[in-house]
Amino acid sequence: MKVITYNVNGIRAAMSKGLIDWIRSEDPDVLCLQEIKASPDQVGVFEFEELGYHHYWYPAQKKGYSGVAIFSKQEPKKVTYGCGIKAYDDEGRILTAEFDNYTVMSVYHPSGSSGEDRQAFKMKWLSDYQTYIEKLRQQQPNLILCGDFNICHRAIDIHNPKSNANTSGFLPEEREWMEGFVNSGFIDSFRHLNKEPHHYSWWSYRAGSRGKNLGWRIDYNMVAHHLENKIKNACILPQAMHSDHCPVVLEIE
DNA sequence: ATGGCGACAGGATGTCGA
Repeated sequence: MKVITYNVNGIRAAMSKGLIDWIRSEDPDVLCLQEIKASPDQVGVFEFEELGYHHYWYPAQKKGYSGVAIFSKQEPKKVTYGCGIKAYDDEGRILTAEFDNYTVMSVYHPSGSSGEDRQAFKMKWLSDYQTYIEKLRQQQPNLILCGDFNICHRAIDIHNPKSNANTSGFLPEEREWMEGFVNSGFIDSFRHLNKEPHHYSWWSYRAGSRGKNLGWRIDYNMVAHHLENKIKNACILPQAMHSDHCPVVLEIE
């Protein structure tokens, strides 16, 4: 099964840049999208149906903001919208699809970069997310969490760790959360198979950062630890240019 | 420390992102 997570930074903008052809060529079994910034009625969903996908959308209440989606070749046994906490679910950040062998979540963790209030919201979210996952895994242990975590785990995951030591997304408390989250029972599938530096999944639009590969690795496919020997491949696709993020691929048995 | 770019809502600029 080929799973791809992709923060598309507006699915309409991404579609205008060739997203459909890219999906056709990559042919994922499950595609987890974040920051769709649209509801399905604003999008030509037939284009996804023509490619053979079932499609599930969880837009935010606020137009043009946030929102996640899952496209899958196989019809899920069950789809769950959100986590049951209104403040989070209003922002369209969690969508979970249960299949025969795996449960796949598309998740968009909040950014804390717009101010103290949102950083506090993000830290609370992280704590509540951990709790939610602890409960979910008891029912559905074969979890694959795909999405934009908005955290670089380690110095190897960011181009300039020193100058970003006090920047949201690389704060000590965020990295500590990530360490605890992974240690609670998940494998960062990309890092599991790729130990070398300079692999990123997001670049600022500004100052030609992408051309210089000055980026951050904040998009992850987290696989439940007991599934380790099922992981076949993990890579990022920095050549895909529909967004300020790039897709991250997981191939699992 | 700040700005830098881009998507989007709404119909000029403001918000948000990392």
